[in-house]
Amino acid sequence: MNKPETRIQQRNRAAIMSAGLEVFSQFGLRGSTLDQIAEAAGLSKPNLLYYFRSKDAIYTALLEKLLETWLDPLLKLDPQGDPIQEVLGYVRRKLTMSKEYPRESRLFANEILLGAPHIAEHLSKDLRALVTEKAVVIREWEAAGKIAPVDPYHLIFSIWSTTQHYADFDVQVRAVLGGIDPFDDAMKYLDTLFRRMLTPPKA
Amino acid sequence: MNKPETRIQQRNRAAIMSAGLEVFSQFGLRGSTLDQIAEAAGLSKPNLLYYFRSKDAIYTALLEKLLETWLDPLLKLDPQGDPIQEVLGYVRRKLTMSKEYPRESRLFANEILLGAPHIAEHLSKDLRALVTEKAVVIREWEAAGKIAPVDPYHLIFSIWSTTQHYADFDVQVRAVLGGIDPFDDAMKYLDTLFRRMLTPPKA
DNA sequence: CCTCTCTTTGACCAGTTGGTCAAATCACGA
DNA sequence: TCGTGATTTGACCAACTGGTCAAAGAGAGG
Repeated sequence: MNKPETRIQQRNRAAIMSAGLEVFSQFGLRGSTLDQIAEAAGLSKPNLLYYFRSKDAIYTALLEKLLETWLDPLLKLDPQGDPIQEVLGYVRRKLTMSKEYPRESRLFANEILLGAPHIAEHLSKDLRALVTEKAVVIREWEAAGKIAPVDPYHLIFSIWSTTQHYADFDVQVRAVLGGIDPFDDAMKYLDTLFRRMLTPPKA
Repeated sequence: MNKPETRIQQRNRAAIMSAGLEVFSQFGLRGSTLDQIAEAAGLSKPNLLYYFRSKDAIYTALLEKLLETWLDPLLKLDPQGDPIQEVLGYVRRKLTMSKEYPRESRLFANEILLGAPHIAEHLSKDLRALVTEKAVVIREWEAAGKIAPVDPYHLIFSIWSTTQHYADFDVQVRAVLGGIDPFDDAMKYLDTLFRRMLTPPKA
């Protein structure tokens, strides 16, 4: 039986997760040190290891918590809503997440890029199940003539990639644009992109 | 004055670059060791350092060589060609590169993700100049009514992100699709996506 | 066959890093 | 106030890693 967490445990675990996010998202798993995380968390290194078994444990805990947050916007895609508005709303939510939670996006991207060794299972279970479910919804919308014909899986991939790009490749985007904040224009562009993609041709 | 390279130098430098690509793209800069690269190259560790000053030097050399290859498809965007075909051709070339050179794509992605500390300058010079130049071309196509109104910078970003996604996030894509090769469907999907985006509305 | 340069390597080193541990300190309910 | 379990830490360690170096080993031209 798990004992309930004390207040101190809650506070310190949260501080460690927060510090871990900050550090891991900047330097990756191998590029980050326990000392860095400890300092960011305001704790000593052995103290970190009192709360988490190992560096990997911090990283894995972070990823798993993150995955939920990451799936949430897709989960909210409502089969009952207006199809195009639902998809565009999803795009908007994802882009907003890139803007407001770039560290989370980068941490996740880094993990996938390196082969997702810590969350491979989650991807082929939870993520796959969720996407498959939503793909069915999109296919129904298409069959009902509410949206133009489209491969639902690749539609979702393209939403992920275009929106997350503004978090993961932020330096590149800003280098190209010369420092201008990209998000307003990105929002307009992506809205147009997916609107044109999905609007059914006039009969 | 630089002396010309001997055959042995050419062979070994090439072997090191190749090994470096293999290893760095799998584990990132910090996650890779000289021993790994040495073994992959079939050389001893001190021998590596006879050809390259440091681990960083191998990595940087790799990135710089890579950047050229990476810019090349965009360079080939022909202002004289048919606008929509030119863009779709660019998309096709980029997706093909993701399929055939995933290691290069991942290495590059990893560098950008971690803040591009080794190539920041290249991004804000070479890359920025090239994109700006092509953005002008796209604006002219738009002004001539050859393509629908579109933000040229974000158009390019969306081409990068959607195509590179299939290399960088390969594990995730395959986890979702259950192992089916994604590239054929991706090609069709992206062709449709950008065709619908760019086809001007009938007057 | 000699020699000069290029190439290769075994042995080594110092700094870093993840992780341990015993002892000290703290928090809180009785 | 006291006792007990939770919390914190200084000191330490073994493994790893990037990098050095002196010396040995090839290769090619004379």
